[in-house]
Amino acid sequence: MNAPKISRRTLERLSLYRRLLSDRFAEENPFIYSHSLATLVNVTPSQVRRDIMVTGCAGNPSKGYRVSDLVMAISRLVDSDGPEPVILIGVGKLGSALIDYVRTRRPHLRIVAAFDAKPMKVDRDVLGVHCHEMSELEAIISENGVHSAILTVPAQAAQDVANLLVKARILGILNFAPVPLHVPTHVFVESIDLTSSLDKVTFFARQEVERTDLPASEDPEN
Amino acid sequence: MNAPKISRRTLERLSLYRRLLSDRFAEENPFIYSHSLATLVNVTPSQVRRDIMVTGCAGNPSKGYRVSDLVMAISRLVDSDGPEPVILIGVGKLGSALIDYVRTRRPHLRIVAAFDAKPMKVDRDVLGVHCHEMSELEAIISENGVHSAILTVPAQAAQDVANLLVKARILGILNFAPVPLHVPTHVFVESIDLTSSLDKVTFFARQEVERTDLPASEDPEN
DNA sequence: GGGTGTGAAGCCGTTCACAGCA
DNA sequence: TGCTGTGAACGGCTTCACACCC
Repeated sequence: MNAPKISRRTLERLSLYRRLLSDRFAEENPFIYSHSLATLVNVTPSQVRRDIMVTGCAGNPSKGYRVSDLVMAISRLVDSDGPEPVILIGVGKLGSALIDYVRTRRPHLRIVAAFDAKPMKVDRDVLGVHCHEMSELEAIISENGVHSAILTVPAQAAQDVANLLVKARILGILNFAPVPLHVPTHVFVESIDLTSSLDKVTFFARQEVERTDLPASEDPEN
Repeated sequence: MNAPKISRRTLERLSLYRRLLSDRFAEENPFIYSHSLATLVNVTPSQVRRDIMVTGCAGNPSKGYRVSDLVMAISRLVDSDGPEPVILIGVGKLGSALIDYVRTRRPHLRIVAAFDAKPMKVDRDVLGVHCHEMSELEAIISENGVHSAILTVPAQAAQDVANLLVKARILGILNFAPVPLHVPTHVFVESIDLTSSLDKVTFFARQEVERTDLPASEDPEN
């Protein structure tokens, strides 16, 4: 019906707004200004107002936005109506940690099944989620109406599994394998590359070391 | 000396290029064209050439880039001279998984110490890394010349720990807590927000469901 | 001929600036 | 008065286009 064309970045921030606002639900003041929210999330007030625009939530020039309205508007936009079924492939240490994370922090999402290529892992329950063998992938996906998958398999297996997921009509993949996935354009991929992230942090930290060490060995507080 | 002003995005991709190129080290052909590398990582050839520019690595118009030169040039740029000491705060499931991940996949990085507020966790070894109590944070950071930290503590503790890290002269933080960190501008923060990422994947997957379901119930391959 | 290196153009997300309003 | 909503300007990253070179 409406195609508001929401960008990745905007959705990312909306998700964050909602989370922070939910925490301060039922605080002293049921309203919040764009600049207050902006301070909370480290962005500009304009950015906040732009983002809120796409939710259709209207603010009040004298009071700001009603927190409960914001949370509802964002939820209506980003959440599905019922609980969202998700699967996870690759039950290693990271995969197990994520199962735990999703269950405790994102109750709206439900990991309906896990999968692993290792026979050792199959047919066990991992933190309340049953682990199946890969051959059951397609059946379980279609039975449960699953559209999204979390991929925590080793790098060398990632593309093969991604191919299986695409064939099974998965439309969104959260990829933790440190390789780019080649999928049709209609499939959304969000990659979390821990290696790149670590490289970024150590690089920019080191750059800062050099910047402060070399020019003038200042010790601000010593 | 030189301030090539490397952007986050560029560094992210360079890290990825290096990883993929390392894998195909000593393959049939010791050279690679920008368009081949571009295909591997799902970006445009121009993008690849731009990124490579900042490394100073020169390509050969008829052969492309020498893979070994590329890997070395990128390493010289993004890695420190010796192994990079890093600390991790918050030894929960995710923290433990990351200790394992870093040790096996990023040997250049060394997690020299872990920390946790829970006395239960303190003074134990987690996958070869000793877990200290928070009070030792500052001493261990300065003793080991640590500049980067991985933060895997619960949301409500994140800002407090970040403050401690800043006081202890940490310059780069990889933040897994689902809250924005408020730190001075000289501190680099890379946040990995699993909740936002999950929201993104399910949202865009669902958007795709609607796009393909409603307009014309086509079943491409059935 | 075909690929690299790079100025110039293009694009998209962010920020500015201000009209409108409580 | 001061905040919201939004067209317009801005800026940084990406892509184009082409000179140069093997």
